[in-house]
Amino acid sequence: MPKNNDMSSVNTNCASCSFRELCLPLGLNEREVEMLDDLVSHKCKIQRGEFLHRAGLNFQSLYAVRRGFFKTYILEKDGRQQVTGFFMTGELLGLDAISTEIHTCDAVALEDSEVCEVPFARLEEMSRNIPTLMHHFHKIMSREIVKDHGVMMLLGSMKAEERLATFLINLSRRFFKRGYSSSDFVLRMTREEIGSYLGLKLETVSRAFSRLQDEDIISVDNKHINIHDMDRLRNKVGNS
Amino acid sequence: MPKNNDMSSVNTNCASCSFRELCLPLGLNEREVEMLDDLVSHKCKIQRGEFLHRAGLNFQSLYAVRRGFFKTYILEKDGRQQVTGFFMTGELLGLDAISTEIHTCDAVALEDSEVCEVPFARLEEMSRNIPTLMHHFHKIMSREIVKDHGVMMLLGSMKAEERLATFLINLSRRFFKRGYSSSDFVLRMTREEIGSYLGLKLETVSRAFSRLQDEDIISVDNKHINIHDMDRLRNKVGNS
DNA sequence: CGTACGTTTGACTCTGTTCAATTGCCGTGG
DNA sequence: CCACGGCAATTGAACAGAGTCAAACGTACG
Repeated sequence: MPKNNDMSSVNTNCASCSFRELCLPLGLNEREVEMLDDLVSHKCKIQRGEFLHRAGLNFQSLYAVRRGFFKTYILEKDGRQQVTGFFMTGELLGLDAISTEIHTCDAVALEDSEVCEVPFARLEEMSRNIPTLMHHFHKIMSREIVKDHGVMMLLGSMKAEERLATFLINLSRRFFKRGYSSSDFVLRMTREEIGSYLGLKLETVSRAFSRLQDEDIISVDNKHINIHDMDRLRNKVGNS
Repeated sequence: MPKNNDMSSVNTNCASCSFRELCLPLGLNEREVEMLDDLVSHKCKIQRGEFLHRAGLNFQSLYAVRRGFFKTYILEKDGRQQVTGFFMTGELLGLDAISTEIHTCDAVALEDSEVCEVPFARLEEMSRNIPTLMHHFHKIMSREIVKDHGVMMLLGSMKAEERLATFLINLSRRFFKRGYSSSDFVLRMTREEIGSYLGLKLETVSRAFSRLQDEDIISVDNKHINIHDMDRLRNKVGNS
């Protein structure tokens, strides 16, 4: 469980948050955002490598990423690990735990991060009085399901290079939405973590990177990726 | 969109439905079930092979399976198809469409079926006044996410035989919950559909069935499956 | 500055795919 | 009622893509 690091000094409410349109407050009016602000008053910092939550522990709150980058993964009894998602600013963690009120996955910060805690019981209560909030929350959960179906398609029927291309395109779009370059970014995760997410071994991920680089579609310098030719990258997926 | 076949003759309300504990009404009191009944008054029949909904069409309602069996799948531009789920009695279809209010997948009946239509806008409205209903609906959505993460694990890190074993164990448990035999059942889907769901070719599915049969763990007679040794079937998964 | 970790690359292996042939099952129509 | 046609399933053989094992290099962090 995240510690109670004090962050009240900074001006960190939803109303003034530059990512509010990517996050829970989307579509709310001023008054409603203020109510929500009351709910998510508690923020906390998570250092790189620390857990935001762990599988098996009690669920109380959702967490909205305010700054930073997370991965979530589930573990099999035999130790196999499956990365189930990467989360960046404005995205909501913990939705899987509503079902049983116990977290089903571990969430780790891949860089120094900050999250806004959203006590779930109070969110449900508040959403009774703010239909827009309830509806938007439903959309967020639904979007998570759609996202997962996309990953199932990727894992179920794409080849290594297609998977990586799809992954890069997805990252690119998410960076862009947040005001960063869509063609030039730094990966926060290792090849192994990418591999786990994409159902590939790290060597295969590395080879796929190299091949895309050899074809002058991207350039790879360790974690630093530059997409030279987005069109040809897009053509990599769905033309097998 | 399903047709308006009249089914009012049969006694088909939630209050008397034998699957209510598997479905939306779980946890509601008598009065609340009555309110829900008012909401889901419209039932309809779907013949085997007919669509319950299609990708790209407008979303209005969720559908609870009352009787029968469905598959959902998404299509890539290049024609590749990924089965994203199989749905049986009491399970809810259409959750993916809440996000954009457009269906993202096709849903087809694999046998003659009946569904209860749940107009989503009215469900949201009603859940404002029935916190138990809202909370349970959130649990259902969350459970869908957890389920999808399980499939990601399966697709991302299991071998063919493990995938099939996992699939059979899952089906077995779901049949059991519905009062059917957990060791003896008839598959509603083809090898190709199983393969699509499990990220395998139909030949591989067939071979995996044959191998499990050769080991006397199950017996396979076309679509009819009998699980002889559940323990050894369970051991097939997670011991690679 | 040195160590540990992450990454790249090569050679070989193996699992699952592809292609093809055969069998079995079910519904349709003669 | 039986014959036919079509679809689903099984099985084999050859092939390809990703996994495994291993070595070497680069980078980052203490």
